[in-house]
Amino acid sequence: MSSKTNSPTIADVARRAKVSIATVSRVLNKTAPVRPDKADRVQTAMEELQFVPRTAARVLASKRTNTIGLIFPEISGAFFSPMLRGIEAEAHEINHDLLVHSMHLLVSEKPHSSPLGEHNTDGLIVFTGSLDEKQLTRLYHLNFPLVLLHQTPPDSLNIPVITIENKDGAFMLVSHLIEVHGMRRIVYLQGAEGHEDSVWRERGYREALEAHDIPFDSNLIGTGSFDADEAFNTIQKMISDGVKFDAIFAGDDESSLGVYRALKMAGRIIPDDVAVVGFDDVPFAQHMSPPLTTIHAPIEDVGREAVRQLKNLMDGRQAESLTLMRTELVIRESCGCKSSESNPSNESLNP
Amino acid sequence: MSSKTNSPTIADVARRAKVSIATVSRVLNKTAPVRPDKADRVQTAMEELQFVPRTAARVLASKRTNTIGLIFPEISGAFFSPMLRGIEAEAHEINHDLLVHSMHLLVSEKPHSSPLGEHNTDGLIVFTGSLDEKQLTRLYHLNFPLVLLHQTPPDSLNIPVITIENKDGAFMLVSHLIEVHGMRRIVYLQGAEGHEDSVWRERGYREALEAHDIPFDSNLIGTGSFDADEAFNTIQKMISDGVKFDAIFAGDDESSLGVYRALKMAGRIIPDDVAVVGFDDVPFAQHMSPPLTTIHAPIEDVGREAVRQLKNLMDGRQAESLTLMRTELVIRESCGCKSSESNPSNESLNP
DNA sequence: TATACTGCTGAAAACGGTTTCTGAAAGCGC
DNA sequence: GCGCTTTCAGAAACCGTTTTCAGCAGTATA
Repeated sequence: MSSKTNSPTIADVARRAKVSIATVSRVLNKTAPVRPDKADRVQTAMEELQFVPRTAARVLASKRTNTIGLIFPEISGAFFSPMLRGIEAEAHEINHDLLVHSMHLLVSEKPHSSPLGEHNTDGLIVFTGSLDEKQLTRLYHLNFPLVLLHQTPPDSLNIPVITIENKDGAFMLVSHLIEVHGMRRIVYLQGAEGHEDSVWRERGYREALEAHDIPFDSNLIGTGSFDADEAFNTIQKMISDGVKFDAIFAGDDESSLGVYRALKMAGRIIPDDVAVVGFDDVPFAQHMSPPLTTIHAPIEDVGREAVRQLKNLMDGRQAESLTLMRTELVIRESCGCKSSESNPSNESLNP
Repeated sequence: MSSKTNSPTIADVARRAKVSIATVSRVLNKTAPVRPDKADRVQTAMEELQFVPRTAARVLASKRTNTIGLIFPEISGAFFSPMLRGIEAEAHEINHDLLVHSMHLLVSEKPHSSPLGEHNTDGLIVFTGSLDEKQLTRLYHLNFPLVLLHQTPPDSLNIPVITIENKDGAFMLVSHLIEVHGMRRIVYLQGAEGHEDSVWRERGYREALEAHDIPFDSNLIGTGSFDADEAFNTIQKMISDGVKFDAIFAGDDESSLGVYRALKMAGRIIPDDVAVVGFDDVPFAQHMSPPLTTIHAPIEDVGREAVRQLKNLMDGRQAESLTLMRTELVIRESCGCKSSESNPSNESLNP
């Protein structure tokens, strides 16, 4: 219905500039030298006609889509937005479009082929759990550029992974609680079953205990599922079960919301009675009361780095098989420190 | 470099099934009847070869991209994620891909043509302020399917708009403060200059005052910019300026974070000394302390509806020129009510 | 028995670019 | 002035589909 039918083509430009279509294509892509006067004629012809090359024709002929595909299990969470921002920004810089697809918690619908792949993208960024092993394997063996986010690849497929320093971050955080605040009974709230980030954070937690000669106590491990309500319930139960603790590492910031609520409801003061720390440093963390001590996860950078590594692959170069983005301790008040942030709008993050 | 070069084409399928490529195309698209036995042969041939049609070739030949473009001014804010989720889900349902692009606040770079348009999408969803009037006009006159989000179109371009009932919501909210809690001096924190949502919310605020015979007092209007820090500063200044108020309508939930902090810092108890209400009902609102009374904005539905209207246009049908999504009052405790939410995970939202 | 449909099918023409290949013109050394 | 290389330009092939068009076998109609 739209006027697509009569919009100008490369042939129109060629005619008007009195050159061949090959020449137009050349000035369009700077793929070969063209004498200045002709190039000018072509340029003005393109402008006068408001010529915009048809992407499809280009892709068909060149076999390059200039498009990056992004697959998420579902579009939600505090993670999503900054990560997409990073990916989009970096993709933009290398002149690639972004095709976004979510699996909608998948399972159902014909599971065989994902709508994103060799035929409509030059490479794929895959977030944890959006593609099953079979699909990954297929694409991998096709030698198709692939990057994984927050997920180690199955078996021995050498697919690059970008994630954050979960273990180091957790180690810093828990060590801070121990060394600076003298905490010894620290609760850890796990993420959902098998959640990789959570596994590594727990490892950091354990190593921090060990490094300070504090015995591990499984009674202090609970389930937070990186979800406020879940965390709320868990802490409430721990309290009513009479579990003794002097600090809580909530697993992530989201959970810490539930932790705060449960503690307040039980009349325990943060941080005087119980210290609380999160992980991720989402935007609202600094606005909680008390402001949340947490680990800053450079989520946007993860997105950018993913595109960079993917570009390596797309250009036929080698990619880093594992990229761990540095995390950073952000001390606020929920651990018992006095806030180091004098002016809230003047964060010390992203230095 | 990948094996794109040797992946099967429709011709391979045709050869193997001993039919013409036209027939293969027909069973692929169900565009004309094909005798069952041949259809079967084609089907199995496709499966055996793992045939996936090239999108580009399809688009080129059919002039349909099956792709929806989405333009945002920038990828951030609590809005983004749910809105994208809605758009993606609905696009998925009508079998369309989603090309996402952000404008990066920039101005610079050749402002003439956006990377999304007639040539690579069938329709565009445009979020507030991502496209200037010139571009909108151009696309509109091309008769290109276009839908605007949270932004009324320039002049008399009849472009469909999807947004939420800002005025009604604000009216409900402020009326609640007045009628139930007897508030009379209610602060309103405006969004950024010219922000449409904010303009309508303020209108609702004023109408509510008027409906209850409360005179408008410009001293009670401040700037929040829908930003926590900005709101924090504004409220702090109001307090030190000695402005008297008994309630604050923060403009949105984000700002209410700053409001909470400023009040707590000043030793004012919420809601005993000052009632606070937000707008949007973002996820963290229910976890604030006290839980925030706010207006639930059906952001995801806005996204879905945008796709629906866009589909109308793409199918050559008429679209609703203005769609206002219903907002809903969510009473928690920051207004002075006792929470109606017994179980936090059992929300009364989205009934 | 011719005649007109009906239901399927295949050949071939788009679609709008990129890329290869070939040739003309220009530059260069002698 | 003569070969040789280099630079630039155009013709034509090609990318992989959809879609048009004409035809062919049956079957129903007259």
